[in-house]
Amino acid sequence: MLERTEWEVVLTLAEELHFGRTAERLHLAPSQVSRVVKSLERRVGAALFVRSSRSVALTSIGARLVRDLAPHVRGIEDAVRNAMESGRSPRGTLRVAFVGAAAGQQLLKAAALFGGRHPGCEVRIHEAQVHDGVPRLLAGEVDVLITVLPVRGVRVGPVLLSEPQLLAVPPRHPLAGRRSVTREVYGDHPVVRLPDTMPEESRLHRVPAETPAGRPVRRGPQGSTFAEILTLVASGQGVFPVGEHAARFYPRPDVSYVPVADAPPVDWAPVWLETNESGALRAFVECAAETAS
Amino acid sequence: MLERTEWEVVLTLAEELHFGRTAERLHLAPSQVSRVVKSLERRVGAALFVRSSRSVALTSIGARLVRDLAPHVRGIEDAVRNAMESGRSPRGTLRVAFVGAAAGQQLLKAAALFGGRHPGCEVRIHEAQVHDGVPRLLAGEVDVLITVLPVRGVRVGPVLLSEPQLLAVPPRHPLAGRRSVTREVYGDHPVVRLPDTMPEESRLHRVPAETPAGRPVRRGPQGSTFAEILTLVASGQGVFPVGEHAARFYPRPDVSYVPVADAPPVDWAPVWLETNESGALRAFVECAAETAS
DNA sequence: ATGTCTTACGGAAGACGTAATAATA
DNA sequence: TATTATTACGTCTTCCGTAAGACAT
Repeated sequence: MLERTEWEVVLTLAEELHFGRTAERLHLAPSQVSRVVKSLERRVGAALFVRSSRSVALTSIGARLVRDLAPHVRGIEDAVRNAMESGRSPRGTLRVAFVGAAAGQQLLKAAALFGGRHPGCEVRIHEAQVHDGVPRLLAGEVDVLITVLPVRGVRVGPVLLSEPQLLAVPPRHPLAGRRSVTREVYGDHPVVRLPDTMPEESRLHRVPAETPAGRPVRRGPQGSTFAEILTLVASGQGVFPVGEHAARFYPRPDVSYVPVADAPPVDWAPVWLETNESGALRAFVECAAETAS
Repeated sequence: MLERTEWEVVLTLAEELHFGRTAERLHLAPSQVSRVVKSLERRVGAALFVRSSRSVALTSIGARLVRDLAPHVRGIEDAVRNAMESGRSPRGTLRVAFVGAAAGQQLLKAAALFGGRHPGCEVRIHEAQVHDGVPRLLAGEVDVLITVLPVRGVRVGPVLLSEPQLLAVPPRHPLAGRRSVTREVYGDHPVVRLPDTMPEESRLHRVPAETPAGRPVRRGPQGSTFAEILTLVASGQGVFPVGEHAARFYPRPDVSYVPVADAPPVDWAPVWLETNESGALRAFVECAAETAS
């Protein structure tokens, strides 16, 4: 409808009322200004400026057009400028959630570094539970989630913490005295199930459907928060593989931990939706990576 | 800042979420849509859309940009559309003034024709006096003025009425009995002066500074309305050259009219400021020309 | 295998500057 | 005569369609 050059020329010429100065301000040759104005006038079907070699004046139609155009042009410029700032520099507020105490500690360090580095951007911290971390991310309630990998359908940042797996068992459980176990024991003892609001891939990574030998894993009761899972373990309803930090962050007299020799490490990383990427988000992930190393 | 194609593509793609359909709606090839989006994203410094070959989605930054952009783009389109309509088709209200009864009659006929032809446009009629017709036009109080030529610095429409000059004199004046007079008599009898708010050129056209023989014209008192001028004539303070119609429109027992043989005809025409030209104005002048012929 | 976005390439349209011209005071 | 807007002309950018490629379902 209206080319960029056209409104630039019209608005500038309406201010300057002089083709030469208008051209200068727009880094154009005066002839170009003349052509652009004339072409627009032909398209509009009315003169916007009355000009002789000695004077330039707005017509009433031109004046009206300028009056109507100016605020909207400013509005567009603001919108683009705003998008540019959101994309580049950290601004506004960033909502970050974590699942579990270890992630919380990582997050606090990252937030401290970020806060010092980008005072113009507020970080709002939320604690999520095992069952609602990913759903809240997908729902757009939070921008970044620090959680256990793998997570599908999201962008994944660098691993902040990688720890060996321990099996949580009741203190008097047959496995409690062992130096270490293998995942083969999942065929003999029921394993507490993760909430099914978690993606299946994530759950299977922690607790496979079959033991290494091919026997089916025995399914225990389902828990939806970490505390709930530990309580189920303590009450003898199942065992559950956790990251090493749990032994330090959740020391309970009614739960013992035994290394799982053949389980992959538990990796913690920030994840986010590609659609929510922004300058602030990128900067935060960078801070998290720095504090982790 | 933002090219026309860019916002067209961004807004359309945000609606369609499909490059092919977007291209179709904008009469472009899909490749062009892709290039435009990518180029804008590079300039903004952030992704506006997340896309695979199977799906297209707005990022939060893109969504914000679209939300901020849309109303202003509509505003610009409206502004241009409005200017186009003002330039082409008669719209809104047109303020027309006339000086003198003959012009008034012409105007009424023109307004009637115009009103029937362009019902969407209102014509507001004003009566102006000899002294304030042109000033009111210049001040922007009226859009068109039907008055006596010549008028400088304005656009002049076709002559609607051309009539011989008569000299208004008191009935008992030495010239009152003559078959006709020449402008030479202006050297012998004071001539009522037109108001000096009228452009000098206009006044000199009616009453030159010198007689044909080169004698100075005798300056009588100044009148600012036509009725005032006739009253000055009637009271014997001067003579005054008028158009032929005055004998019919202003018949007074105390004023007689004698043809002025060597005076140019009095021409009546619509005049207007070039800065106020519009579709309505052009249409009105056309109607006036038609009713005159 | 199909539908869809992206990249490479080449041609054509149009934007632009220079210089000459016209118009005004 | 000096200043300024406009037109003519040639160049060069960049816009854009075609076709091939990449990718996901």
